[in-house]
Amino acid sequence: MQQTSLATKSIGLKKLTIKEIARLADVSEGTVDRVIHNRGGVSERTRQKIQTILDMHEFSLNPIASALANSKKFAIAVLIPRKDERSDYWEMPYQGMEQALVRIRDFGFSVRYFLFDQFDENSFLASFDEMLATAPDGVIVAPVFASEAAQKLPLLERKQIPYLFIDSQLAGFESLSFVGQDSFESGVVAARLMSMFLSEKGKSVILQTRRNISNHDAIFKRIGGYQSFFVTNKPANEVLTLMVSETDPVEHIAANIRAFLAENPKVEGVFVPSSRISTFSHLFPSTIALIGFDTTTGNIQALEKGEIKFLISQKSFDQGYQAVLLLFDYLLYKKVPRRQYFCDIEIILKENIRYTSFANNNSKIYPDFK
Amino acid sequence: MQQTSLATKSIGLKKLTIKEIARLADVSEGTVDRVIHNRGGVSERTRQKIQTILDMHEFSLNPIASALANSKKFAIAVLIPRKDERSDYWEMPYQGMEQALVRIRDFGFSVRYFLFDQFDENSFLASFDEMLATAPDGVIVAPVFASEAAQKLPLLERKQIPYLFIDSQLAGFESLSFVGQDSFESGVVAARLMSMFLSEKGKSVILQTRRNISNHDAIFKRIGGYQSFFVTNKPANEVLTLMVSETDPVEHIAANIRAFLAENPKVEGVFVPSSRISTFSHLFPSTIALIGFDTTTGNIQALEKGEIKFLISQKSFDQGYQAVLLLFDYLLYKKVPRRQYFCDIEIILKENIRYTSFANNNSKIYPDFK
DNA sequence: CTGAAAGCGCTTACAG
DNA sequence: CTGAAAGCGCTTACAG
Repeated sequence: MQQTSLATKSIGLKKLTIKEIARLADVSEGTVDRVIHNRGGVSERTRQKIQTILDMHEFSLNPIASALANSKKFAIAVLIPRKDERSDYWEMPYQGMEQALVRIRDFGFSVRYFLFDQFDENSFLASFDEMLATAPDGVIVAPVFASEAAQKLPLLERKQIPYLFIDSQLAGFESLSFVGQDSFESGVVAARLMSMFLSEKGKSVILQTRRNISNHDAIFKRIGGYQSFFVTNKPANEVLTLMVSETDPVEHIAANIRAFLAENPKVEGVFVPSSRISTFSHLFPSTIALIGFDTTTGNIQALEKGEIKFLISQKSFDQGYQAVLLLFDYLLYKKVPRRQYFCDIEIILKENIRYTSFANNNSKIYPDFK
Repeated sequence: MQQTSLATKSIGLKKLTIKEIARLADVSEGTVDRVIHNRGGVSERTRQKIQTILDMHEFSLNPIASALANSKKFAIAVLIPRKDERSDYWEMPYQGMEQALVRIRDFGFSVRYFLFDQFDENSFLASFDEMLATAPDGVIVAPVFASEAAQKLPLLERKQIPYLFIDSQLAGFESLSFVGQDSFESGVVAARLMSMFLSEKGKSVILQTRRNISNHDAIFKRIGGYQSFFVTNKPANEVLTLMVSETDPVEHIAANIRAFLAENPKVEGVFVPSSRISTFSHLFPSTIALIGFDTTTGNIQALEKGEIKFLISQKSFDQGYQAVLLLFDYLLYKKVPRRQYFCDIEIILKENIRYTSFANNNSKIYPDFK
């Protein structure tokens, strides 16, 4: 069995040090170092001799010793939205990144945050410039404003600063990787769950907010996935759409909803493809099944009150954690990541909310967590 | 906002080195080292003087330098079941541990596996002894055989070898921590999901296997959680129990089930509290909703065929990963973990199975994972 | 009980 | 183009 063989893998050939390589090649340690790091200033003949020995022994640096000797510090810059009154969603990736930092700071890594207003394109542009001025070694960016990001990202590419997308991704860029959710499939999951609450000809409605949606792309994909599920698997369950404006007075929205439901008596479920479900959930009768996204504080409360059946979590804590470690591995070990890493599409209901990774790692939200 | 303040936290007082502490205390570095590590052989007066300075400057060791200087190697021993023909469940924690090892091996850590047969108490005892003979620095153990584990664990305590439980835990032991699922609550989650498939007076049945259940404790707790949900929330939905013997010929079991369903026509759902649901799922009509545990290969196939509605995942990959890192933090930084860490109670259906952490990290299972 | 020195494996000026 | 030496911050014998 594989487990046993792997357990003894380390028995193989002994790992050599630079000193030993130098002795084998009959050169000094400094010259070996030059070859390993491609620092140049080595004759081709010497370089080849050393490289051969390096390869033969599958030499790899001891990163501990490197980190100690190296004055090189690695600065990771993070460009994500600030949490605000409306949503504390972005607190979670931040917590995940801080947790990852604990694992890597001894290697000379630091993480600096450049936060912007997720409803203000200009604040994104300003934060980007501020970030760029610090000349970071690597960048993690949430490109929630597609065109503004598209305008700025080439600056990173020109400076050869590696960056990876978190939360949402943009096509056509030389990003190192992407860490986030498969939005289309998360819409499919929402639809599958919704279908369990619908009668044979029951209808569901997609609740879209007219403005103040950052992250359009993810939301459109979720809607696409949701609709595609019903078209394919449950064509008898019609899917409607209701637009509301978040900035309207609540009574206005409530009246809107009442009128819509009166007109459409067969509506048995509501799908909110943004993270804003708790803004509306109390406006629907409890006979209607509600499904939304993201474990923000407001959404958790609505879930616990029973207003919502399911939330789908993007595991944004994990996203932050993984993004930082991917960049670490790339910068320190030159390990090139895959093009994309999809986090879990986690299904949350009242009974398992206390166990999601964020709660587990963050005593602030559940101070009495056993 | 907290994020900003934390980002500049490091600006505070400069971190001192042992050399600087030694200069301040007017002693040699060696003496400072003795105090830091409680190695003894230091006069009380000197010790106090140094300790005060250490405290004043909130001195902490640079673990990178420690690791490099230290000839000390840390051996972690892992005592878990071997995967077998019936189930590849235990492959997952193993993969998680290997992943964690990548992050810590440069610090001199190694992980050695002592695998046993999860249906053979004696193999557990033998593996335990073999493990003990290697004098590990820390142990991760899955105490699936409660009494055998209870018999052996005092040996670790006597040798002052720290150990933590994974997967299931035993009360009354000086374990460092526990990493696993809250089994009772996972039963509650299963019940909540099941309730969505039951008509007003529909019944569900708990399918118990008579023998070859290791991990009794977790299974009993899941059953307890399941029943408690219905008693509290849906008393009209009766919960029955059906015992089958896994070792019987399939036709025998199938006949059993047919007879049971004929006798109990209101049965609309089946809950399998072990990981063995795929052994039985094809024996039930598709009108009956099945819910089980664990994303083993067999269970995943049954889920994808549509035989099963939901699986509940124990996130065992994460369990392995976290267990190793907890032990690492404890051994290297003396960071004492919490008494228990509960992993996500993850709800898996056909549409999100591809995104669970294990699949994401293990290209073997999903070689074509995009 | 305490200090001086060497060493962990790599990196960085500096000299030639 | 190459080497010798000092240094990263801690640990380990060894000497006294």
